[in-house]
This record gives sequence, C-alpha cells and structure tokens, in this order.
Amino acid sequence: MDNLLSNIKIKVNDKVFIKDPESSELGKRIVQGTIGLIDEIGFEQFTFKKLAKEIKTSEASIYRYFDSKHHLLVYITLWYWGWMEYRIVFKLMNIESAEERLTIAVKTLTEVIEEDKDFNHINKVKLHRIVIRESSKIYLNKSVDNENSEGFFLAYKRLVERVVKIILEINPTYKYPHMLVSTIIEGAHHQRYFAKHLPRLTDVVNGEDAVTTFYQKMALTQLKD
Amino acid sequence: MDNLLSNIKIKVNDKVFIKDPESSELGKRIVQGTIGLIDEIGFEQFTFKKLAKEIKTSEASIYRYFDSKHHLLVYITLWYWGWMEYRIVFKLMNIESAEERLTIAVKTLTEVIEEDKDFNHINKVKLHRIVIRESSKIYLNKSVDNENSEGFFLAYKRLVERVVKIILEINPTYKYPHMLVSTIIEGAHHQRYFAKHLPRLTDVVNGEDAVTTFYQKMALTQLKD
DNA sequence: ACATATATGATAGTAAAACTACTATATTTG
DNA sequence: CAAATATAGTAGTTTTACTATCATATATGT
Repeated sequence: MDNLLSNIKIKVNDKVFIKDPESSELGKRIVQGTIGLIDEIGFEQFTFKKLAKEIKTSEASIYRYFDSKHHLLVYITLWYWGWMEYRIVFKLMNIESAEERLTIAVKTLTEVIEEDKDFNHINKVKLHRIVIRESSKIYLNKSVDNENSEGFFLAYKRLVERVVKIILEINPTYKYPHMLVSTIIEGAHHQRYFAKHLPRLTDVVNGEDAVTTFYQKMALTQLKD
Repeated sequence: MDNLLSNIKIKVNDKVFIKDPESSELGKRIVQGTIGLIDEIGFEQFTFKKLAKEIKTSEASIYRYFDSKHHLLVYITLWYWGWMEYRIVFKLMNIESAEERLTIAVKTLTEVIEEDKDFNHINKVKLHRIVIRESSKIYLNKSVDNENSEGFFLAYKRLVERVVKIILEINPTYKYPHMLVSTIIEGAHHQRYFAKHLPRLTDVVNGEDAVTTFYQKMALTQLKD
C-alpha cells in the first residue's frame, strides 16, 4: 500500500469544518500542528492561540477553518476512523475465510500503529496516541445528540458495521455483534492507555502483544453462542 | 442493606479535596449540587459560578473545598468507586461458589442503578449517569501520572483487584484478569451511553438487560483458557 | 459569658481562553 | 488586469478559572 495512496484522500464529514483543511497549505499545517500540539500538551491545555504560534499563523486564520477546538478534535478523530476503515478494507482484500478476516480486522483495530509515509502531513503514531487519550471526548458530552444528527459519527458507525458483518457471516444469529465490536475498539484504546499510565489495570505479558491477543481471542470466542 | 448504612461513610483520598465536603453542611450541598448540575449541563459547561448560584453560596466558598472542577469530578468519581466496592463486598457475603460470585460482581458493576435512600445527599441515579459520561475524563488527560502518584486511582485499582481475585480463584493461570475486568467496567459504561445516544454502536435485545448479560457471559467464557 | 478560632459570605480583581470584527495585503483565477 | 479569495495583523468582548481581602456569623474552650 505504497504509491497508490498518494492519490486518495480520506473524506471527513464537511459539517465538521468551515473550510476544508485539505484544500490549502495552511489547512494542512493546522491539522499537522494540531496533532503535534495535542499529543504534546493534551486537549485541555491546547488552545488556538498556542497552535497559531506553533504554526506561525494567526488565531483568526484558524477560526476560518474550524469553529472551535472541539470541532478540530472531531475532525482528526473522524479522519482516523476513515483511515482505519480504509486500512481494514485493504487488508481484507482477497481473504475468503471469515474467521481469518475477523482476526485481521481485530488486529488492525487494536495493534500498535507504526509510522509510514502515506498522507505525509499526518503523523499516525501521534494521531493514534491522541485518539487513545482524547477521542472519546468527542461524544462524551452534551452536544452528542446534535452532532450525531449532523452525521458526525457516521464514519465510526460504518467502521463498526463493517466488522459486524464479518461476525454475522461467522454466526448469523449472534445477538451482540455491535456491542462486541465497540467493546473491542474502545477497550483496546483503554488498555493501551492503562499499560502506559495505570498498569495495575491491565496485564502485560512478555513476548506478545497482550492487547491484540486478548481482543482477538475475545472476538472469536464470544460469537460462538 | 438499609439502616446499618446510616453509620458508614465512603472514604475518599484526602488529597482530592482541600476540606472534606462530608465534614459540613455546605460541603454536602456542594457535592449534591455538583451531581445535579453536572448531570444536567455536562462537565464542560459546569462552572463553580453556576454551582454557587445553584446552591446559594459564593464561588470563593466552593474554592475552600476543591481546587478546581476537575478535583470535584475526581471526588465524586472516587466516591462512586468506593461505593461500588462496598456494594460488591456486601453482595458477595456468604456466597461460596466463585462462579456465582463472579456473576454477581459483574452484575453489580454493569447493572442499571436504582435510587435508594442510603447516603441521602447523593443521588445515585444521577451519579451513575455522570460516571458513565464523565468519569474517564479524570484520567484521560496529561495530569494522570502526577495524580496517580498521589494515589487518586487506588479506589479504582482496589475495585478491579477484588474482581481479579475471583477470576483467579476460578482459573489461577488465566493471563488477562485485569484486562478482562477493566474492559467490563469501562465497556459497560460505554454501552449504556451508546444505547442512549449512539444506538447503532450497540445491541438492544427485548426482555433482557443486554449489557449485563453480554458482560456476564464474557467474564465466564473468557477465563476458560 | 467572653475570647478566639473557624466557617462562610460578599466583593473585587487578574490572567487566560474562546471567540468576533475589522482592515490591510498578498495570491490566485477568470 | 480586475476581481475574488486567502491570509495576516490587530484589537476588542465575554466568560472562565482562579486569588485576595474583609466582614460577619457560628462554634468552641475556658
């Protein structure tokens, strides 16, 4: 998945931004700078003023792209979901066995992200850390119902639905496919965070990626009834 | 568990507050008012000024109890974890079978909370909604390592450890007990939230509490290998 | 009963955050 | 080349998150 990616663009719901940050140089610097800065100082400490200084533009210019820092966080999170869906589609190509496809999908959703050169201005390692620490804040608030009705979370739902379909291929009568998938996605984020900051809430096992192993096993065993 | 509870108090790490809110009338009003107000308007919109108005005191007086709204959220969350641990200990009394104890523990951790009259000034239905929507914000931020070293999260770790012990009774060689328990606790919160706000990320099944059923089954099946 | 400590209330002030508005200049496009 | 668009720069407003000060009320110890 190397060169062909230079032609594709991850689409993000255009109600999230005022002006598409992919449409200009400054827009890309905003996204890139945001990822660097939120990774470094955290979403609560992050302000447009600091970002403006970092990327050498003005606060007012950033406000021309995004209504608020909340929208900016939504943007990069949706980009991440879109990118995840893309990766999964890619990795599942030409794999017939539903079990194998489920295993790959869960691995993709839960594994550690390594840096690559696609989508140059987006550092995926930093983005992954941000998604782990900050992404749940985009829906864990009072504006969720409004933003849901604007379609903000469709990318997430599509991603979940894609894995749900594999599960239902394996067991068409399984009652909790959505719960299983969303538990795995959110759970993997939590476990990676705990491993770094609250290790007594998780289990580190030598010589394996415990998070991925744990959720892969969970996926395969839970749907068997 | 009725009257005897009037004599007990849930202990919260005293580094979280400046002055113990249980030690005065105003302190209790602060906690009670906070639970009402955060439930109503959400943590982001919640301010000490609004709280002061609500409970008819001054901003300055609230600052005598808590350093910041973040500390206040930590306080009510820790109270919740302490209360949860208490409930579990209570419900497990005199139950011998480890499997049965695990089932009860998971039910207690995942079920819908009903109002009761214990700890009068704390509305547990509202508190539960707040914990679901807001509690992860107490550790998903840059101050987590500092606050962890102050012992803020010991109540949570103790709660997890208690269930971990039951799991290891059933299967002493199970490799992921902490992951399993923290996945269940956080997962149940997420699923209850999704059911209300993002229903396509979860599964609603008629005639059963799908969240509790799902995680009970998960607990019992996952540890079998 | 009186002094003293402690708790609360009332008010004011500061620094930063989260915007909005306006004007000027540079760049792109038709 | 004109017109539209993008960006920069500056200034101002409101709200939040605090800190400080002083007055008053209440409780407590002797």
